Amino acid sequence: MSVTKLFQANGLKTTPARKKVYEVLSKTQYLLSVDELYLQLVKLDPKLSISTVYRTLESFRQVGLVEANQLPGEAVLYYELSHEDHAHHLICSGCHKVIHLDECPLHGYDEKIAKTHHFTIQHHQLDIYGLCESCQPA
Amino acid sequence: MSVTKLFQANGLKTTPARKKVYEVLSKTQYLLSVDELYLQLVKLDPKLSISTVYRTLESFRQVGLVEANQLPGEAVLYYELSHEDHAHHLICSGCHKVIHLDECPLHGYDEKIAKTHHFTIQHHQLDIYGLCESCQPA
DNA sequence: GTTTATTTGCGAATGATTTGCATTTGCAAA
DNA sequence: TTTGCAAATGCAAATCATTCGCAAATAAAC
Repeated sequence: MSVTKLFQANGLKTTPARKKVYEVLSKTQYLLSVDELYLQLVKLDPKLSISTVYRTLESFRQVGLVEANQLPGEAVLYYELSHEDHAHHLICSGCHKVIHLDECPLHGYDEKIAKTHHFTIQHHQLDIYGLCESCQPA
Repeated sequence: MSVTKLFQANGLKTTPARKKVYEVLSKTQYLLSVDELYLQLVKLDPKLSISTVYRTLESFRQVGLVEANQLPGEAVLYYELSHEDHAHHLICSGCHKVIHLDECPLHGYDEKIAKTHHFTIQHHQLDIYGLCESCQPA
């Protein structure tokens, strides 16, 4: 599906800014902060405004095109294109590379826990932090 | 152990501000934002400054007395007294009540995953979000 | 092409957190 | 008990990421 069709399908107008944001996001398998993303984007379009980046990411997020994550200890949000739902990650503390796990290690164990605590589960979050192969000390 | 001894053991001077922050935190089993915490504290001491609250929480955090958590979709940090290490939580989206799990549902499964991805684990984070009994619709 | 609602750029506003600095205060040593 | 000093505090100003207002630009429907 072309980017234009993808945007149309989500009720978003196709604009140069949105195309570029999507392009950069789809090229990287790392989590990107708005600043890091903006840094890439001004290379493609020096007069792109950072508020447009914020607004674009929020539009994308609203229709489910991107996900926002917080890394522990950091105040800013990190963005990536959405993958299949319910993904868990290995996240490199060094370079913010993300490895997506295709399996949920909980396997419904969360529901068992919830039942014993009279809790209605909405969702859960599991992320594993560490160093990827390239970031490990030699 | 008295609060004074606890502070001493962590290299912190005992001050009225710190005693009050600790007191409020130890009385609540909910996650507290700085604002919520400050609201409680000014009742005990109307001239307590909010910067002192920030600085106190940061001191406590540095020595491991408190933990800071981010809730999904919220920018601010939520604080609680530290419990045994490696705790996972049920967190109520309604009232921010926290139920501590005494068991790690991963059981070393994370290490297996890490090995297959050549990843050195530093830590992992698992939180389950939902509604506690009192916050569930009737 | 014309029209209209949406998007953008810009700069100013916001809100949480941090910082500088003068003052106060724990507390260790005298 | 008093003294000296490093650490802690209050206050206001600074900072930083993010949001907002508004006028100009521009998709895309007609």
